[in-house]
Amino acid sequence: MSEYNQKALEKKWQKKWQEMNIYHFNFVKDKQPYSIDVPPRYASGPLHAGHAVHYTHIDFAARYKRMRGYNVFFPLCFDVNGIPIEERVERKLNITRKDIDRHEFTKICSDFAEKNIKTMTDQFIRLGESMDTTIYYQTNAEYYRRITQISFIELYNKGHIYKGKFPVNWCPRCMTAMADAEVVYSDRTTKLNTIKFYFKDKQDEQILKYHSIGKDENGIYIEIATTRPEMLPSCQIVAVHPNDERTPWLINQTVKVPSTDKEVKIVEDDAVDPNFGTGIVMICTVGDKEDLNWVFKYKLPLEMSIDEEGKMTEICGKYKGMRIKDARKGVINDLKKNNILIKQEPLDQNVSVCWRCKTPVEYINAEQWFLKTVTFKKKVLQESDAMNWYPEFMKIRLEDWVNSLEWDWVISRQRYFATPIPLWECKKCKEIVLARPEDCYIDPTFDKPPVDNCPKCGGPLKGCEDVFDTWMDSSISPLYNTFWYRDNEKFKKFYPMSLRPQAHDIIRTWAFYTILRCTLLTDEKPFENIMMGGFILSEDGTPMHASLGNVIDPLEVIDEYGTDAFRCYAASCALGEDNPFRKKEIVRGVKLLRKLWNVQQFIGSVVKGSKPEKTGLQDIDKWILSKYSKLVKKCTMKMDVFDYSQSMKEVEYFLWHELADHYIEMIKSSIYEKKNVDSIRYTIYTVGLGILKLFAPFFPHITEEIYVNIYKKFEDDESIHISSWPESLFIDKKAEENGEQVEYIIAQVRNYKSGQGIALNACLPTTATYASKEIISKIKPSSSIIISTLKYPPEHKFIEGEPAVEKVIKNVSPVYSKIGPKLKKDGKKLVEYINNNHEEVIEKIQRDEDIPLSEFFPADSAVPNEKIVQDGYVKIEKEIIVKGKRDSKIIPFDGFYLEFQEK
RNA sequence: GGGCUUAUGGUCUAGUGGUUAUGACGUCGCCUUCACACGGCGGAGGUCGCCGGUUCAAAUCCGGCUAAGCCCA
Repeated sequence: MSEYNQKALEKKWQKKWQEMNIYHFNFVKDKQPYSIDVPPRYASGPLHAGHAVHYTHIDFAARYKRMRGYNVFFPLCFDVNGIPIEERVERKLNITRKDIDRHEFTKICSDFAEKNIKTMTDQFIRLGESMDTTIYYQTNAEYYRRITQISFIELYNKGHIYKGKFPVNWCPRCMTAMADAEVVYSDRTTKLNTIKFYFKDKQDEQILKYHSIGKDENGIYIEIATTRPEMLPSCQIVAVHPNDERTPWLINQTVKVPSTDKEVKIVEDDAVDPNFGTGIVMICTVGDKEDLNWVFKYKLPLEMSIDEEGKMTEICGKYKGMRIKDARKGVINDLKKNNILIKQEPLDQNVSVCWRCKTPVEYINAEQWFLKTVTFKKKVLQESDAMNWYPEFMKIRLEDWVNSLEWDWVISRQRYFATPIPLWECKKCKEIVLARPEDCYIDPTFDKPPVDNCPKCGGPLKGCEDVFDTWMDSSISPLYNTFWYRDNEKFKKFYPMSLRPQAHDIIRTWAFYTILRCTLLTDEKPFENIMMGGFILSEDGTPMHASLGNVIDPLEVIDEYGTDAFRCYAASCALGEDNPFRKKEIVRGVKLLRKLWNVQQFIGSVVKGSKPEKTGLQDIDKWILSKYSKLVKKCTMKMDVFDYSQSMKEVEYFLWHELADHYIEMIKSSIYEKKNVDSIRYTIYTVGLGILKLFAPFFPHITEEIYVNIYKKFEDDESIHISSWPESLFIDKKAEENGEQVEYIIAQVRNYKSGQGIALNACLPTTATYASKEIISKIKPSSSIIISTLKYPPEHKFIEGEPAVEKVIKNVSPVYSKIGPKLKKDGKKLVEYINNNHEEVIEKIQRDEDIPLSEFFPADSAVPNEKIVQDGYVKIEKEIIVKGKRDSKIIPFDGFYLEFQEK
């Protein structure tokens, strides 16, 4: 009997599997491929428990499909480009990227990432993930960036790329345009300044009766509340809510912007919050996203008051060149001096900030490269509709996002550590010279253009210094994985991919951009199925964030409880839902694994020697095999729709409460007494190996160890992970019913013994079982099982019929599930009658007088011609009064009686 | 502010119209039994987030509200 030494065996198998090479994807094999578009893990740091759960879910899919006979494509991959890595490096070295040489800086970034990649690769091994390390990629490698660049060139040639000036999110500290995804929101307290805007024209004094309209020696003014007084020079328009009582007076009037005396109109607009500030707002180009909406709506000129360095522009007059904060102070001072500032009050505000440095984001009008997205909304929706989404509601999120799109995608970044945009620009005439695909990978800040001079004007060419948004790399992963542009034969065979697994927070980035770009380049959807993992929260239910200090290290959990136990937690997480990390689930895992181990040890002791052959089966063997067959069907269905939590739950229940608690208890004595051993050996071998396989995707280590110790010598497969998924054998309804009856009788008597303080393996001196003909016919074939399991004397008899006892009706209750559908509204009458005339009804039935339904309803009502007892409208509970024979004691159970001989 | 999701004994969780709501952890009681005491048997513990509606019947369907998560504004 071997002990379950979890940690040692997990280590052993992690090493062995690498040597055995069983997870290898075979490019030449004819076997049907199942390709997984694994999320390339971002290389900014090690995995936390949330990542670990996601990759474990993907591993479940890979292992399951492998056992279903697919040639599984499950690459190891990493996403390496981009801002967060630059940011970590800058912080670590306490520099900005502009302090050192561009190429030196990217080298440091790459080294930093490599270290993380090494750490994570080890983590994947320790998590038991079955990736094929020979199909590896990382997005910063030249072989990968090359494909990113070529995909850009193709999209450019198709006319989907353009350069434009556009207000973009801009971080003045990082000096880069930002995708919306890079903008986060932060609460802070700022000051709300109330400022006078004087009317241009003379006003009727009546207007003064309204709030926030005032008069001083300079005339009549409106009061405007703003948090951004430094943006006054870019004020374009003033707005008030249509339902505001002041609106009729104000609309179409002209007011003068303080300090610049610029004249602006007042308009009415629904988007104004009448309860905020004074209810009158100034609209600037461009203070925030709402301003931007107004800019489009009213076609306002894009006069910017802030430049890319976060300094004030030309239009700000004397404030030009000042930093935002200084300019704000200056403006406030001037306003105070001129008696234009009415008041300042503190305001809690939710401002958009750069996600890495937390500097408030500004809008600036910058030259950027764009990929058209708005044009292709319909196409993306069509393709996403052609895929299977698990769970399906996640598709709605994508659809809502796509439908709300108003801008194209800014794909350029003013950063270093990313894929260079492969083009040159003429310094004179701005003509664009694209790189040739055959020259990619290429770095235009370093490499020569395909022509020496501008083909249009002969001017000098300058390499593009911008790089791509990181999503430009990761959103072609299906193209890279299927050899797009590199090997057309493979591409045809493997595109689209079978499965995209990902988390739901990046639907509008990774999922959307991938569908968009792959569809534009291939005219076909990138994958058949998309599986959305939820979020793993920390144990207190808050999201896991390094900054909150609540990150759970999966390796610590594994060190304490083992990998398979961690994977048990992963399997317990329902797909698409947010799950808090639960240590209890890990403890449950430990117990489950131990139970599995112990049950299998028992099975091993029964089957050792020779491979059990199929022989004539006893009823209880058919019973457990039939239940097992149902289990296999159920699990297969659940696994097919990525419902791992349900599948594991099903196997767990079967193992623990059907196989261990009942079947094994029933057969033990037969085994010890060497009765019917052949059919038991066959049954327990089949079921034991079958559930081991059902567990294999979840618990790869323990199942492999058990497989090798107990089953491998009789099976062909080298590893359980390349063996075939079990199949349902037969479903025998009658055997199940019989088996259940036996199980029920045994369970009741075991409970009785337990309740009487009788040890379960102690003899129970009962001479006979009395039961109905039906029950006796069900249990008779298993009589020796019952006798030996419950330790009855061997001469125990099974007798049809009832012993001399008396039954008294204790309770009569309505059966709603019968009454409701049959009688609908009238059902209430019957229920009320039964409840109100309880004693009377009981008495009647006790006298064997069934009551026809018609008795409760008027003669002309259309109730069925049925009786309440006979036709099941009421449930009768009976109590047994023991008359007893003189020399024996009768003990009633549910459905049968046991007779004990009195001494 | 909008979209999507979630809310069930102390904790976690199953449950897509049928009234006695599943299981686990914990807790309490009993039992050394030859795979497992890290086990078995049993008990206590829930007005299924709140309010309203549909229905003979609602944890379940619909509407509103509250709280949490993700994404967006």
